[in-house]
Amino acid sequence: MDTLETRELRYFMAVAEELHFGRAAERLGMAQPPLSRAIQQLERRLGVSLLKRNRRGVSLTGAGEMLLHEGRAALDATTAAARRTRRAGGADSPGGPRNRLVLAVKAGASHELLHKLLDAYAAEPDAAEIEVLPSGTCEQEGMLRDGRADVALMHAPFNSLAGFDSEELMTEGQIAILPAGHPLAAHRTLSLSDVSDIPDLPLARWSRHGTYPPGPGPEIHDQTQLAQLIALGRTVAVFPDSARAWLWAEHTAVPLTDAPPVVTHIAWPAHSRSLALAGLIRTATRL
Amino acid sequence: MDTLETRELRYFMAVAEELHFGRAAERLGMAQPPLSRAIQQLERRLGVSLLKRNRRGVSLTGAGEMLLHEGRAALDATTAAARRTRRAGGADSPGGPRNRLVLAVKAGASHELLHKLLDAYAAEPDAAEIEVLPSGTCEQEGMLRDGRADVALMHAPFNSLAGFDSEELMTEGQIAILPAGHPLAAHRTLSLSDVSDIPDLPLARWSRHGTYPPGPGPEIHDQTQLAQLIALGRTVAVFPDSARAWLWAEHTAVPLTDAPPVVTHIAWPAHSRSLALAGLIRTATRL
DNA sequence: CCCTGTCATACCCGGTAGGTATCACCGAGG
DNA sequence: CCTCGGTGATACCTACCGGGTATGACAGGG
Repeated sequence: MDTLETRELRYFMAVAEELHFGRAAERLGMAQPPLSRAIQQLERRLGVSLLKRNRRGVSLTGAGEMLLHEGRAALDATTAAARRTRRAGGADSPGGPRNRLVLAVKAGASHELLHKLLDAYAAEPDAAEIEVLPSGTCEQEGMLRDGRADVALMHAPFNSLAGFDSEELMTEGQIAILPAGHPLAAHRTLSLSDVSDIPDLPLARWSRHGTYPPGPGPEIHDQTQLAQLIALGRTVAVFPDSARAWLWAEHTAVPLTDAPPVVTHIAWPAHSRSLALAGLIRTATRL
Repeated sequence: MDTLETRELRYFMAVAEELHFGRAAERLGMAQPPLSRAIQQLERRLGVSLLKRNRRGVSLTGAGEMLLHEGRAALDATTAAARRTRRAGGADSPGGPRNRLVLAVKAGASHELLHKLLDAYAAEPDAAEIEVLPSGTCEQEGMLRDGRADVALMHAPFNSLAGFDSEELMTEGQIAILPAGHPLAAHRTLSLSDVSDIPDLPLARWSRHGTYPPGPGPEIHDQTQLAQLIALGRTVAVFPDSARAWLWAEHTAVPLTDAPPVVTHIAWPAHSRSLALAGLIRTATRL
């Protein structure tokens, strides 16, 4: 049959990501032989070869790449189904837990907008409870996809809105955040090229899923770290205007003339049919 | 665990749609008791009640409704993963089957556009093979979602583009298609109200998933049926301009002044990463 | 040439998915 | 009021298969 069980998908994803049966089995908490057998059965059932077993490791075939991408989406959708179902549980028992929405926001971003949104929505009649879930760098997309969140504030062009429904909420320019004493801090405006190649102030490198892009700048995974490094005169950063909310006394913000504008959207899974969500979106677009 | 196996999802969907354990079990090709037990286990594992077992049948709880919607998306995503993986199978073996894209189109719609697109794309260097899959009324969305198709031509506002990436290709007006001898056929233009309430020509009702909306008009599930009924003077229909391509001698087309314009898009799953698809989209937008 | 690291094979065991038989319950009729 | 039909739940059994351990085959590197 063409059924493709969740367990098989999980197994294949582990092998496809590790490209090593032993490590994949360890990650799955099982022994290597049953994993090998499961993958073979999967290949037989699909009638397709997924992995090339070279001596010295494993590599993906074209079909394997396809299953890696499509399977990720499928696994996310199933865990999303489980999470959202659990969250909806008991909401219809009278006096039970209130209908609740999880809103993912990039930690520290759009503080003022978020505040206004929450206040305005709480004032609505029969507003649901909103749980604000601060997310790491650009993690809102994954959170919507795998059901950890029901709705998110996203920032184009940093987040991709592909696959979600969304409404535009706000557009803002970007600023360079410099140490207060730095010569460039005296300028009224700057351009991206001014700040991208300052010898004594290399741009910080943000953690993306635990890895860092190459470059000379310091490694960062937290806004406070970054703020401190700027204050110490070690680096410079580029942020949307609303970042002024958390600047320190030792920081100076200078508008960037040629940085792309940042557009904040409210986004949600395209197939959502929740009344509470509709209310929140309506509130947001009216702000 | 929070794993949620595909099999459990399939079982629950059957029960949730039939609202009857016996019929659901029959549809699944199994006996009723194991199905009952499987649903109970699912409820225990999720820690949520999904179904209200009233005497005389079954009904969904709030959590059940949630799992019905989210589970449909999850099941579609897994079958899409299986289908697309199978289709990609062997594409990397040299001399093996060519890379192939399945393009879903509403049967009979946008004939000229489709023709131009296929011709232009076939002329591209290293074009993939395109399989054209004619779909029923508004079924392209489902076909993209469950992997029967890789890309589709969709027609706003009839198809919803929610959850897909898309590019606009063409905008056209709509026409009323009347029996040639009918008095209204003599007009140069008409408005929607002119054709919506003609006593002797009730608007046809199209099949949506096997059911028909209520109303006086004849029941239709096929364009040829409709064309014949119009030619016989039994009904009238509203179509995009490009429907002129298949008009009969006994038909008269009259432009509608106030009908919403129909926008044809090319649409594809938001997470697609296929080179062949990218080429097709590039060709389409350049037409 | 052996040793190491890799994935595949052989074999065994226990959990569980599925089947059959039956129960418990309620609504509808006579 | 009792019975009968139709619902989902329970009890029990069996067989399959998912998972474990032990081992094999095979290639590279010291």
